[in-house]
This record gives sequence, structure tokens and C-alpha cells, in this order.
Amino acid sequence: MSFATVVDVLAGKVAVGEQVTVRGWVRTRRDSKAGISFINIHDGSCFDPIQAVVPNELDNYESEVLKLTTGASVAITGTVAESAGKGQAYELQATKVEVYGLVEDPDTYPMSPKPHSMEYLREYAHLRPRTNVTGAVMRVRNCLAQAVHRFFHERGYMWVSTPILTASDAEGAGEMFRVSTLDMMNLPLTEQGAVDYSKDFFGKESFLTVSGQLNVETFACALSKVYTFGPTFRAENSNTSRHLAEFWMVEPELAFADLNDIADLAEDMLKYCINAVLEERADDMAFFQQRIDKTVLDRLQQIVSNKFVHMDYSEAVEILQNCGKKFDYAVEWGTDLQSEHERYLAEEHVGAPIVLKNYPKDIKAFYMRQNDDGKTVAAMDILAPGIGEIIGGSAREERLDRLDARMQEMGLPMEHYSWYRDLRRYGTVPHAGFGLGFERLVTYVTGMTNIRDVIPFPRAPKNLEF
RNA sequence: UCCCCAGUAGCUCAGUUGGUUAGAGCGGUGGACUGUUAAUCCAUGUGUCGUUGGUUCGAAUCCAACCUGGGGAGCCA
Repeated sequence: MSFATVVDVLAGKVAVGEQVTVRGWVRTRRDSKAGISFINIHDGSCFDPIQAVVPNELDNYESEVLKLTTGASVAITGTVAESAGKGQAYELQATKVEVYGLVEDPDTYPMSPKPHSMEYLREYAHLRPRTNVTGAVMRVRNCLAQAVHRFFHERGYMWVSTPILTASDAEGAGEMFRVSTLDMMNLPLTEQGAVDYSKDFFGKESFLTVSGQLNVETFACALSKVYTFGPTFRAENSNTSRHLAEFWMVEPELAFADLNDIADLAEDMLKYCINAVLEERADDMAFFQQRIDKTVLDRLQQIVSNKFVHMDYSEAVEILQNCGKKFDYAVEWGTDLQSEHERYLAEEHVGAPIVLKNYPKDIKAFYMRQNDDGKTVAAMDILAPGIGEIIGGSAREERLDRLDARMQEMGLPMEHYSWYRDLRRYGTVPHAGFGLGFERLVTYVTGMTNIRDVIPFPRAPKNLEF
């Protein structure tokens, strides 16, 4: 007996007439008094389920087959046949139905075969992978993740696993989650009455990382082309459809590179990943196009076939000031752009992803390379229509005197960054990198509206189930 | 964290100028029919009306606080 996945059978990889066993979960069962039941089985290998045609002559037809409901798990053995019905090229003429597990109360099985709201599905994060929408999201997510690794691998980048536990706030990127093994009911105190972290596990304060960037920079300054791809954590009290407390970030870092190099790298990477999804997950994308976002395929096609628009921050400010549109917040050189401004630029002015470059230094992080004008830094954001900032990057300040000056201006504790400063003291090189919020990419590519629906188990303020 | 909105059956929602027995569709179940596929047709049930407190003769309905969710904002990726 040989086993086959649903995708292999539906794709015709199993010859007609051959006997195989398919294992999975029941999506629907329809009975015909002509003496057969149609059972649709999904196993996650592709969007479509396979139809098994089950004759009532089977021994367990009455006792088990007729008890199969949505969610039951089965192994169905049968002969692959060209389907007599519409809707699928191949089906399984069942000769044996083995039941792993029935659904104990079909009436209250949470994933009933009907449309559910995304909010409802979120409450069943352990069962929602069985739904069309979550299954499709996770296949696309996987496709994107694999494409990220492939993209960098093909270009000679090395994947560096940067640490999750850290001592320093990398860039003031956000509030950090504290990690501690101290007894919270009985905290050791210093003579001054502060918590004595020298008694803690690491002998000092420790946190979950907010970014792998500073760590990965050290490897860029030795291995030249590197990236990190892993989870990051922000303890911000952000309650939006675009933020998570735990999310994955792709952060390439490239030595001997400037801002334009990584802007191009970012554009190439996005196009590569989107092309991968269009090629490998056409079935899932057809579903998103039909049920989730009627514009998603057009949008993705446009991205892969057009050059991104580059624009300096200063130019964007001028455009916003002269566009004649009324904004809730005034646009002024030197302030950060508001969501409404970013949305206008990406959605109305350009209608495609836009690369904004050379921001005022005062609204950006300390490590960003200072431009010769004395006012701006070599930073860039890529803004995507419908979702806003999807990528943020910069050239890094490689000149020690400039870096120190900036850190002093911003009041950063120099001693925490000694190793970071060493990179500038010993054989410094120009380098640049960016960060891509992976879930934002998945959101954008699928057309989903809430980022909590594109990660298996979303973590957000007041939300840590499962 | 701020502003706005919502929370009633397994799910999606209607209802309520405070008043006996709380409504529909879908799902489930039973039946009919059918190479069906969001099947169709007939029958059928279901409720701490988010939680706690208050006002009242009486609260699902009014008020307050809280919890949870949604939309927007801020922070960012």
C-alpha cells in the first residue's frame, strides 16, 4: 500500500488506476441514495480537497462512513480515477475507509462548514489551520519564507542566527520584554533599594530582542553579505491591525554598500518573493483574489513588473504640501510623516510601492549614516499601498567620530555599545541594511486585513492564548 | 495609550420608547432527492442576552465600571 498527498493525486502524479491511500480531514460529506457518498478530504498540501467516492457496500459504511462530519480524520484507500463530476480532474474510488477520529459533537465543532468571521477564527487558533483561509495563508507564508532564504542564498548571503536574548536596547526600536528568573514576590534589592539584577540569571538586566540588526552588523563586517531572519519582540501597547508583540523580521546587512544598494536589494527581494508566490501558490492566490481582496493579483502583478518609485523625503514633503489635499496633520519638513501622508503617497500619488529616502536625522535612529547636508541621514522606508511601511533601512554610520557625536547628542550610554563601536575602530567599512516585517509582507501578499491572521499564534497586548 | 463602535442560539445577526412565553438565516440532526461538490427540498432544536454593580415594583433593554473584539490614531516592522 502506498500513501499519497492530496496535491499529488490532484496534480495527476499518481497514475489513473493506481491504488493509494490518502490521509486527512473531512471537509464535507454528501450522500447519494444511488449508493455512494462523496467525501472531500484535505491534508493541507494544497488548497483543494480531494473527493473520495465511497460506495455503500463497504463494511463500515453504516457504522462509520455515515458518521463522518466536517473535521473527522480518515485514511481512505482507493483507486485514482478521472472524475465523472465537475470540479476536479481526479478523484478517489474508495475501497476502504479507515477512521482515525470522529468529531464528538458536530453541532458544536467550532469549524463548521460555513463562513466564519476572522475574529471568531482567531479564538480558535488551534483549529483554524483547518479552514480554507488559514490553510491558504500558511502555505503562502511558508512560500514567502522559503523564497526569502532562497533569494539570499542564491546571492551569496549567509543566514546568521542572531540572539533572541539580549542585554541592550538595540536602537530604541521599542519597549522591550524583560526576561528574568528572579522571584517576583521576593526581589533582591541593592542598598539603594533598586532591584539587584546582579542576582538575576545573566547577572544583569536582560530582554527579548527588538531587532537582530546590531548583532548582524558584526557579521556583515566580516562575512560581507549576511541576513538574519527570526522572531523579534516589542512590548509596545499597539492595538492595530498592523502590529504584533511577537513578529518575524528579515534583516539583511551588506558590507561595502550604500543606501541605493540596499534599496535595490529590497526591491529585488520583494519582487523575487512575490514571483515565487505567484508561481507556486496560484491555487491559494486565486482564493484570496476571489474571497479576500479582489485587487490582490493585479496589485502583485504591478509590483513585479514596475520599477519602484524613489523619492527624497524633502520632495515628498513638497508634494504633500502642494497636493491640495486636506490632512488632519500638517506636513512640515523635519517631522515624521503620518499614516495619512504615507498612504496618500503610496496609494494616490504613486499607486505603487514607493521608496522614501534621506529623512531628517532627528527623527531617525542613532546608527544611521549622516549625509553631507548635515540635516539628513541615509535612511529609507518602503511604503506599500494599503499597509504602509513594510521595510525600513539605512546606511550605517561607519565613521567613529560621527557615530560617537550622534550617540552623545541622543544621550545613549556609550558603554553599552562598546562592541558596536569596535566595528568602527577596527577596519571599519561602509555598510547598509534593512528590516522587513515578515508578517506585513504576508498581509500584503495575501490581501488579508489583519496581521493577526497571518501568523500561526498571534501575540498582542492582552492576548496570549494557546 | 487615546477616540469611535460592538458584545443576544454552535456561527452571523435582528429585536428592545424597561413589562408575561426571546426571533431569523446558516450550521447540526432526521427524512426526501441527487455523480454530488457553498448541493437542493421538507422537518427539527437550541439561549447565565459579555462580566460586576447600580437605578427600578420589574433590566437583555437605562446608568457606571471592567473585560473582550472591531475601525481609526500614536508607536513602529
